[in-house]
Amino acid sequence: MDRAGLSFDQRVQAAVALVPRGRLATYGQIAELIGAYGCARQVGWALRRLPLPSAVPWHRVVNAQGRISMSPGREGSDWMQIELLRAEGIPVQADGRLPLRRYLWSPEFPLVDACSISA
DNA sequence: TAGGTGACGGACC
DNA sequence: CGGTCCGCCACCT
Repeated sequence: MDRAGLSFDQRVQAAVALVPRGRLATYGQIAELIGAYGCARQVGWALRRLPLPSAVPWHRVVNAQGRISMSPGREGSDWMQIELLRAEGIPVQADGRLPLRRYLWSPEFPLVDACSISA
């Protein structure tokens, strides 16, 4: 639990929810976004715990190599991920590879907030 | 408690 | 581009 009372899983879900339809994010990117730099692996575990189907766009999270993380342990959710991404217009090859550079999402932070002190 | 296993990532060859 | 190694850390024996 963090100061806002959110568990690690909840923070991951909140971050993933920010990824727009038709765009992609990496596990490491989500980790960094929630202040857990270097904890990409745990992000994977958090998504593994996600009950499906889910309103959280978990399918938009792929690995930094630009491929769907395929694994028997996912019991088919990896293949489901390929279908969901294709449905959003992202070309995914049969082996899980995809053009990450073209669809990678970049979180937008306000350059100046309303309370900043200006000179 | 120690050791193996990942929905990872980056360095190297 | 592909294959290996290693650091990482939560889970599960």
